[in-house]
Amino acid sequence: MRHHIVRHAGSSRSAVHLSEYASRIRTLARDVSRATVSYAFSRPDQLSDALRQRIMEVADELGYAGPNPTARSLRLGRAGALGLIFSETLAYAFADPYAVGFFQGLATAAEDAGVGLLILPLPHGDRRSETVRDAVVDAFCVMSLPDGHPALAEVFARRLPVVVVDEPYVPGHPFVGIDEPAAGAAAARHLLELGHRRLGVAMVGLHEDGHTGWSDRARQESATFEAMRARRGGYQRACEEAGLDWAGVPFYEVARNSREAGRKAGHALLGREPRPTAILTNTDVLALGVLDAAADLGLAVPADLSVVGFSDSAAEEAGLTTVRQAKQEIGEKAGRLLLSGGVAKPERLLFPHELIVRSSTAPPS
Amino acid sequence: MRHHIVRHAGSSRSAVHLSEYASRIRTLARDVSRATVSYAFSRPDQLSDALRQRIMEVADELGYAGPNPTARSLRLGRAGALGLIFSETLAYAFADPYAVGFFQGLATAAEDAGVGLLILPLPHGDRRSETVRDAVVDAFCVMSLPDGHPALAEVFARRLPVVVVDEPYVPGHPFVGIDEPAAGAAAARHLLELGHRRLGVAMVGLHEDGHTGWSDRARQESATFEAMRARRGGYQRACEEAGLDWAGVPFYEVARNSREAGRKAGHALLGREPRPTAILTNTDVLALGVLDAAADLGLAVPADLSVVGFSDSAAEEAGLTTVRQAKQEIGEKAGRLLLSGGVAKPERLLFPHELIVRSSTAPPS
DNA sequence: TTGTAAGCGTTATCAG
DNA sequence: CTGATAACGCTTACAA
Repeated sequence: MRHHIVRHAGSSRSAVHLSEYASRIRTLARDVSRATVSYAFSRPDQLSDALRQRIMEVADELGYAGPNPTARSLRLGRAGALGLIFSETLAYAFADPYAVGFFQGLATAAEDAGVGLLILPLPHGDRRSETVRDAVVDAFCVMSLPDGHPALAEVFARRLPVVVVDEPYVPGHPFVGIDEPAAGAAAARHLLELGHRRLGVAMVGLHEDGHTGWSDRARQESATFEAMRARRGGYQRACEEAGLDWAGVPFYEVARNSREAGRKAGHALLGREPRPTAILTNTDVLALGVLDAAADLGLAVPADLSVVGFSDSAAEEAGLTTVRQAKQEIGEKAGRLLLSGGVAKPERLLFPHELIVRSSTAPPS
Repeated sequence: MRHHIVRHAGSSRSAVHLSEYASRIRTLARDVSRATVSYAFSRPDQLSDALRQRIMEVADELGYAGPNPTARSLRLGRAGALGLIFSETLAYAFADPYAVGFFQGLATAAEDAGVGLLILPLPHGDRRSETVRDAVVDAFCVMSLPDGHPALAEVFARRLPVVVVDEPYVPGHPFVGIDEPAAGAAAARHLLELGHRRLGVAMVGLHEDGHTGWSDRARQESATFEAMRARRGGYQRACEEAGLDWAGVPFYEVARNSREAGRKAGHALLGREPRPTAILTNTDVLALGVLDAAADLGLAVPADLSVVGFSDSAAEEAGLTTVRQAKQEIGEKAGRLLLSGGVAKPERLLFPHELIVRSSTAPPS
């Protein structure tokens, strides 16, 4: 139980020759063999205490940092890490409550298995990513990639266990997510059953082109993010089942999942004539922004306007009606699939969703 | 630009012999040499297109996944990853807005450098951590570890570049954080200057013993988390400079940084006779909980009670007065120090803090 | 207990 | 442009 200060002081004698630290196990093996030194570190019970002691002393003296993890990894054939790939900038990912919830679950699984979580940046622009190719990991978890994103091919090329979360579903490969059409429909149906007939929709994450503005049918249906596309399909289906013409539902698309973007969408939608009595959003953050817009306009929620979010990731405080998505469980499950002996039979696991009704929705007045 | 589906289909012919994928570059080197194959992958411009093409074909046919990243790492002497060590459970870390803000900054730096961010779990219980020893990384960022935590020694033992963030400061090693005593004093002074004389304090993250309850002077001063200890010292100094006896300031300590814990602390403090007119907390989340407690008791904020948070990580929405800590910048700086050519001269970098006055503080009435 | 030797899969060097 | 050879640093039968 050496304290770092002590250790630091202890080796300060040779601190002048910083570059001369012994790095090879070989160097320690002066009057013993390489194998013995290896045992001293990795299998202490395979040699006498005295010898081990002596070896450790020499190690300290020479400034040996212990067995090189990379070499060890190579030899042992395991990396001790789980790779996580995400379509967005990492900074963006960490700002998204849903993603963070998912990370929590995944991290829990990694933690339990004693492996690290290697978060891999995916150069967003044109620059080719060597990240996936070079990642020292035992498996990959891919989250929320747009259809045909090159990183997906790169991941599969590594021939390691892979689990895809949320999107895109690749038949024959493990997948964890929710039943998007059903979840979307549940959100829409809730409003329809309350009696709303003038709906508006605000969605983020459909396309990668950074477009913010009205979205026509063609754009909606050609969204490159499968899960969001499917969720929207659920909205539409519920409307049509209720006899509502989807063509009459104003649809606003934003490029970033931020409160500000939600507010902008809210203003656009609420500026329509006739004004919608209810707005569907595909994230809680967006919904919060819509609430801001309503406040700006002096509209009372839910009296004048009903708002539904999605994911239950930032909804509780604001009393937002939303569809709960078991984000933590999804992350944890994905992790366990990857870490507990690999992915046996490719499954398409759909976690349950749940409509949570709070105070942001009510019948139209 | 092969799509994964195509590639998958393409190799399905040999999908029966899953275990027979070629894994060594050697196997591809049938009528060419190993070096040539290596070049085909890592230095495409060093050989004819035709040959490269042929090699790639053979690779595809044999199911060769490309150069083994671990072996590559070993040979090249670089891991392509930055290790991050955090004292808490990962799930807990991701739930903490300050930590997440810091992660964002660090991740941005990692992203720019094209390296991954390896988040290392630190078994919280007794179980020894092999995580640090085995991590395949080029450098370590250590965040918020309690004094003398064994992981710190393990990190230094790796003899890789290390930057410590927030705590504990190790003289002679790079450090990034804020001037805690000054920041704490600024928060307290704000209340004192408003005219408050009956203060209460709620803090989290002082000790690791899970204690929730009143905290006496001895406990306060022996806190094992240096930054929080220093921050508290700032509170005390400001009070004493204002002629307030610190012994008369009720001090409540909680074990978890949650809104619920803050509410509990709030109730404890507000139940005192005479009731404090202002409460200092060392996180925004805690402060939010104190606001909840005030609401429970029907106290108006700031009329009946002033509350100050810390970090400006969850304060804006609630109109909370707080001390802004440049969490993103801190993370980014730590990352850049580690990634841009290592850490030259050990520095102790203190980022500026800033008192942000919002609507949760006012003179006592 | 300890030592020997054969890999793990790559890339750099340096000759052709 | 290609090919042999020597590292990179470690682990682990197997033999002593």
